[in-house]
Amino acid sequence: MDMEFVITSKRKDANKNAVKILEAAKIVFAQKGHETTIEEVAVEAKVGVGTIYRRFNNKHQLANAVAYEVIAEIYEEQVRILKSNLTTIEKVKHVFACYAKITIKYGEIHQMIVDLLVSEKGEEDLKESFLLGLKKLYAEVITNGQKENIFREGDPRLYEIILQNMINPQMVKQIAEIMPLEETPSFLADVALNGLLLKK
Amino acid sequence: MDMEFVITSKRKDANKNAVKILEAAKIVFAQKGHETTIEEVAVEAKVGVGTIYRRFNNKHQLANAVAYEVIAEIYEEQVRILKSNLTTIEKVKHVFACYAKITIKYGEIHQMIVDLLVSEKGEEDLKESFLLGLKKLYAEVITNGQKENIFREGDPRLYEIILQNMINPQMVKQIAEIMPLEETPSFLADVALNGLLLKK
Amino acid sequence: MDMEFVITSKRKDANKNAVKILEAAKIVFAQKGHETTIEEVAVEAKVGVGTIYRRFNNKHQLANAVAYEVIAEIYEEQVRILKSNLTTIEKVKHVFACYAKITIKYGEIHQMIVDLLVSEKGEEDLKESFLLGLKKLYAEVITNGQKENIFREGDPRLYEIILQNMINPQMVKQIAEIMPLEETPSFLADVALNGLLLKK
Amino acid sequence: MDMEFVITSKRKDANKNAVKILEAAKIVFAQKGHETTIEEVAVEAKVGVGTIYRRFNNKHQLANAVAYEVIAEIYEEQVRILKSNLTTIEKVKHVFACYAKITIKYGEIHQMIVDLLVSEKGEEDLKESFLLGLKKLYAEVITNGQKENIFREGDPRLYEIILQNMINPQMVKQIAEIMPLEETPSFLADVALNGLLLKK
DNA sequence: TATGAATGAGAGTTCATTCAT
DNA sequence: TATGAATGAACTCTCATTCAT
Repeated sequence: MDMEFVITSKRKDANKNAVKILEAAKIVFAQKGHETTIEEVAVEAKVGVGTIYRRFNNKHQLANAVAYEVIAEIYEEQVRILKSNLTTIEKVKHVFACYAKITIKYGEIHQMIVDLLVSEKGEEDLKESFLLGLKKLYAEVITNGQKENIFREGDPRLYEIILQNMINPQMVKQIAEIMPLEETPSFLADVALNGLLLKK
Repeated sequence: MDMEFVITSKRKDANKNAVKILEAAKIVFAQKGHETTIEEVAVEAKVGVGTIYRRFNNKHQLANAVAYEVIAEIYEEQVRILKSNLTTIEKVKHVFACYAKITIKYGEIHQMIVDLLVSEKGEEDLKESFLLGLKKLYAEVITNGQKENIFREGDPRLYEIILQNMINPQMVKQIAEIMPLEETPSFLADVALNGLLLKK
Repeated sequence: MDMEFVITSKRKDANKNAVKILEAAKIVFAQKGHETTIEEVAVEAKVGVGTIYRRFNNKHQLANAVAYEVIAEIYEEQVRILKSNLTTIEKVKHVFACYAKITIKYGEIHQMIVDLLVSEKGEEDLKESFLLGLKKLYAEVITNGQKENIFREGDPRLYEIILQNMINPQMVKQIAEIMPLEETPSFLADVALNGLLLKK
Repeated sequence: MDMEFVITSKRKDANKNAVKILEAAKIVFAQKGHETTIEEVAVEAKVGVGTIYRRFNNKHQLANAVAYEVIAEIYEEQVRILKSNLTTIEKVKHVFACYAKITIKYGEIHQMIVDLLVSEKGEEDLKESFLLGLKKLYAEVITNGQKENIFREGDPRLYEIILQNMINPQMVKQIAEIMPLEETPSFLADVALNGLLLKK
């Protein structure tokens, strides 16, 4: 698929324009989300719109590439965390902190990513490439946690979903009005792990 | 405010079309969210576009009215649940079930509501009319729970936010692929209350 | 022609609505000119839009009727002045004062009248009914003036045109910023009669 | 200001279309005035509507640009006349001839210009750039005339207004039905200077 | 007869996408 | 290959006019 090519060539830094465009797109999409226009990206990237269309077949694909980029940016980190020898609980906390960063740093893009992952249509390769990778790691952490008698029983996929969704852009925005942003992830991790009820 | 008027005139059944339009809008917005066009609503309502603009000053206002309608639809139920003499835990479960219904029945509108409530700009009356009402009730449930030594300590507003966001459109969609939809709310309530960790 | 009927029935005061509508239309058109909407007139007249369409075939005709009304309002006065036994010069001054009143009292309608009278298309009966009447009188005054050796030689129709156009909405507006409104007509009459050059 | 830019980029011949559009707009606006639609201009210019919007932010700005163009077209000439060493009277006659050309050549645009100059709101830079320039020159001519004992006493601004308004679209149209167009300006200048009364 | 809700053609404007230079 | 001008479909919104009540 084209995107594969794009990303590949980008990775190789074979093409400086693709990088410029993606960086610019990240900035603009972070502020305006799906309402971003191609022209705005072109201006930010100091490129012609035509150049963007040379790299990305259409706006949709550019948006995906942006999402991909952002996911990629935390992917490495998440992998490191999940493969580390931190305790399971610590891992969860770090993963949360990691997600919170996206919301803070990339504003509207977080929602774009969520939309993308939920949308039934297309983008299968995007979902698969990253999500499968991450899902496996999450699953591992969760099943490990279950084996260690730390996590409750049940289909690990359900807990994956919850972990991924406990940090959502809206929630972070709302909580940030009450509590310092840097405390938010660990607060949410705590709630996710321990629930709202008082343990006796 | 205009919206107040719209609803009022509808309630009085002063004109059938306002109802027809709102019902049609609910159907179309549920499928397409903010990408809905006025013409699509007009077709669905079997009404001219002008008729829609007679009732709603602009698309924005129509979208709000739809959100308002949907919120109104669960508002009564939520109030009943929260004011009932169920146990605090049962209340939480019922409230979750109630939210899950929106996601199932109204698809994209759930996200629209979320966007609306998070957006800083305007819509203050919408937020206030319903949200303040509900927030007070949530706060009451939570502080009651804290007094009963059932809920953990901490700023009740944080727990409100978590309760409201634990049911989000994306999560429900994803979970519904794994677990029967009717079990989803109570599962989520359980996780929200008890957390992912095993209680010992 | 329909308008003839309308006016006739109005004159007879056979129909109160037509009067109400025309009065309302005068008020609204005076402020907004051709940008006036039928609905605005309906509101001002406290009538339904349908009622307006019962009396006037279309917006165009209503606008004409308004212009007609306003012309009619000064027609009588003009006739009185021109048929009086004032000196020719005094007549000119009074006629100017009379036109100035329209501009002051009827704002945008003055321009509407001008547009109407200039437009090649249609409205012939409007033009003829009044203009012919007035033109004859103007012509008389002018030719009289020429016989009395007061006015210069030349086609009297030319001087008619100049007299009619020396008072135009724009000019009055501009002059009114410099000179008290009540002095404007006689100033303009003076200029029209004596010109800008100094008589020696 | 944007308009400045538009004109500038046109002057530099940076793009041919701005010229094409402006020329087309002149033709259509000359016939239909403010009732012109953007699509009509697009068709006349053999250009897509979007192209027009690339050059002009909105219809209003296009209309202004057209007016600006037309004024600019006579501005140079007026300046030349007024700064020449013709007699004051000759200057007035030439200026009139110059204005008459606009009416003949640009039909409805003359009225648009008048509307523009009279309208209180905005367009200040348009007014100022040209009008201030011209006004100064007019004032000079008039005060010179007064010093030479040719013009009557009084606030020069009043005579400016009269000079500018003695040639108005309506009047020219009407007179042109009676007298050859080429004689109209000098006839009007004569009337403006000498008035209707016979000098003895 | 009076009403005002409904209509829908038509206007202004935007923007993803194409393509000549 | 890069550009950005050009395109036109699509969208929102207005308002003269009609017509069921």
